[in-house]
Amino acid sequence: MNKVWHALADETRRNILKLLHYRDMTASNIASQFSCTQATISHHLSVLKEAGLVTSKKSAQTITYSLNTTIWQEFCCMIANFMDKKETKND
Amino acid sequence: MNKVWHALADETRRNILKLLHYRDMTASNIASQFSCTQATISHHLSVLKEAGLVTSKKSAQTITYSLNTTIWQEFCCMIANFMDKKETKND
DNA sequence: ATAGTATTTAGACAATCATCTAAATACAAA
DNA sequence: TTTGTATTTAGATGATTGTCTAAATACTAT
Repeated sequence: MNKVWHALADETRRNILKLLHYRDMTASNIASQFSCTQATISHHLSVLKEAGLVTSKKSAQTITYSLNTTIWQEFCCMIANFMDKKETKND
Repeated sequence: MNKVWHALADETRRNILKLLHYRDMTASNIASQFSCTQATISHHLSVLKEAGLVTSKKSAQTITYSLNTTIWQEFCCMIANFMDKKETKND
């Protein structure tokens, strides 16, 4: 969960996740919603992917990103129980 | 909530919060649970305090830190609704 | 092949961060 | 006042981060 916490610490990355909650989007489509360069968004997407929060699927020229709802749910559960368990490697 | 997200991104700070959930603790008492210096813990405590996640109370020589359960609850609620609202300045 | 589109990677840079040691502050007790 | 304890602050350092530009990769279409 350390990578998830780190990925979520950045506001741009949190906003990317919110976009992906509504619908899957291509990298350039995501980038168009922000004021930074496509290279920067590409980097943010790789951080999110490393953390398992998004998945990607290549088709022809475009790469489509999706929210990994499973990991997000796991994070939410972990938060909900955060104070009520002994610390584990997952938190 | 930006400061809260940032404060929680660090594992040591998350572990401090877990300790404080069980009971209030003095700075040196907290520091004794970790392998870094007291100065480092003092810095982490100031970050947590800046984010509103802990409060402190001075009495004689010692400073006692407590978990601010209100802010923690707010964070939990925000997480629970994270995907279900338009983005706000609180997220 | 050549040109164009979509995306990532490489390399650089300034800013921020976690951590340390050493010094400063605040208070209590002798 | 001097000594000791609790804690923070100052200043430094190396690591990490977010961002950029420019180049590379991958694929399509002409």
